[in-house]
Amino acid sequence: MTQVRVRFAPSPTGYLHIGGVRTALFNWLFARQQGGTFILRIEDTDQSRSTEESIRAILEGMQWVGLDWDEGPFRQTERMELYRQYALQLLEKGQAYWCVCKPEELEARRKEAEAKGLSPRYDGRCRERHITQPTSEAALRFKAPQSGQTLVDDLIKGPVVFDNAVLDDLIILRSNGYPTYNFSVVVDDALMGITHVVRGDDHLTNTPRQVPIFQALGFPVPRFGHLPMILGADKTRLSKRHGATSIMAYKEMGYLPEAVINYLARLGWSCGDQEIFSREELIQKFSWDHVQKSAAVFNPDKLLWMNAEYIKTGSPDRVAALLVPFLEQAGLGERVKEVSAEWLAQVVILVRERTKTLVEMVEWVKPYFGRSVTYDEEAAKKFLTPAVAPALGRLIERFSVFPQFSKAEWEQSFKQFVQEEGSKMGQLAQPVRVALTGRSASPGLFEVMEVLGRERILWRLQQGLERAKQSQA
RNA sequence: GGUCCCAUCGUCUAGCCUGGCCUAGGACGGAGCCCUCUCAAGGCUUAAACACGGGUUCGAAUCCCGUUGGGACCA
Repeated sequence: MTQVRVRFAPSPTGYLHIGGVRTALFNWLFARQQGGTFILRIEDTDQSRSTEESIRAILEGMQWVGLDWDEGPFRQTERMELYRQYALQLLEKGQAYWCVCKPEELEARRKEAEAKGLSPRYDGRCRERHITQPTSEAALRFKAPQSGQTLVDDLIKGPVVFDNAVLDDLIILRSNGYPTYNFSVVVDDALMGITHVVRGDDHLTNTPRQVPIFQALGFPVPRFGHLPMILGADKTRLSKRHGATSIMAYKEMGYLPEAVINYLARLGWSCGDQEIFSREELIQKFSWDHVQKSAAVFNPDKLLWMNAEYIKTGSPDRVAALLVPFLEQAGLGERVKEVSAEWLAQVVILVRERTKTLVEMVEWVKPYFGRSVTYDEEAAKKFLTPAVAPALGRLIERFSVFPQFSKAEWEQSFKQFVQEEGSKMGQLAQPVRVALTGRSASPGLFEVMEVLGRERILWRLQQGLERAKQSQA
């Protein structure tokens, strides 16, 4: 058994796409499960479209979701000499030849072939010319096998057979000295000792072009696995039109990385009826034969649900820590400094089952900072009315008697008070809720009180009372 | 156009390889009910799918062939 070596090889054009993250994830899971090596390789051969910024975005995205790599990041631009070297080696071995067909000619012939209903492939015109003194415009072509079949036993799709007769002699080195995609991947995968090439579905038909190159170069052919695409709601390839596709956008929207990973893993892979998997479980249970063959539609609702699950069940300390940057961004930085990590975790527990993202959580958490609250006007108008002012006053008196807060005592006292007032719980709970949180919706009253503490409860009730009286005027 | 891939509820999927346990299961979303101090969460119930047509077989979502429909690549 050879050591498993897999790679993720994104092109640095723009941000790190969520589909790319899934490809990376499956590779990573397999590597971790097999005790193998996960390699990060940046395919920046296309210099017109590659940017440094985008390379940073890839690294940042990978780090955020916790997909750590063991080797790399390698960059193709740093390996140009290798591609050239191996291309020339093929030339020497007679497995490649110079082609001096001009692009315009090729284009013309391609159109002609198409018009005749033939496939628009290269006609092999230069194959037998044996050009030894290439002009500066010459490109190097690979002598692809013209007969027989290439079998790809795909990890996901199963055995796929291609007729070599349909292959054309593809260019491996352009006239400008740059390798083409199909060549540089092969050289890299071969040199990096990749044992399992797992990539997007869109590369499946590239595979029979690449296999003969591995063979010509004298390298073992790796196993291949082709992951189905991720689609948008309209079943077209997932793109910006369908909403956020950048991994970092999900961070900004308040998603937890573990939720994103879990969702992405379940998008195209399954393990019976199980939906929630810890990272360790994913590593342990992942398997290629439960990877779906067909494309999957990205379902933002389900991701949101899953995020809520992680918020609800995750460690409050961790959620609180992740929340802090969002609080700071909301201008609560100073407030956050005033409170303890324990208290913040307590607030997280208080609100976590009401929020699906960290961004939402910020809103829910706001009322618990500071001495006073800002009223939601509608709520205040509806519940802090002159009619409830007297009762509110009596409640304050009653609570004031307690030297310190005790949830059980205050709850009991409040319920007794409701009874004595001859009203229903709801009639008094709502005004108190608005006084305490400024809103008509909040966690349970007594849980809220617990977080606020005696002094702030009384202060806010007092303020609520003032407000209720004022409404009179 | 050629080659290749794919096809179970609206969506993610289980089941398919090793036909009968499938009057097709779970999850998200939807509907309804319960719980309830509000909002949630939770619990329960419910609607909703084997693309189509042929075979093979006592029996097919499951195996074979075809059709249709999606998609990818080749430029």
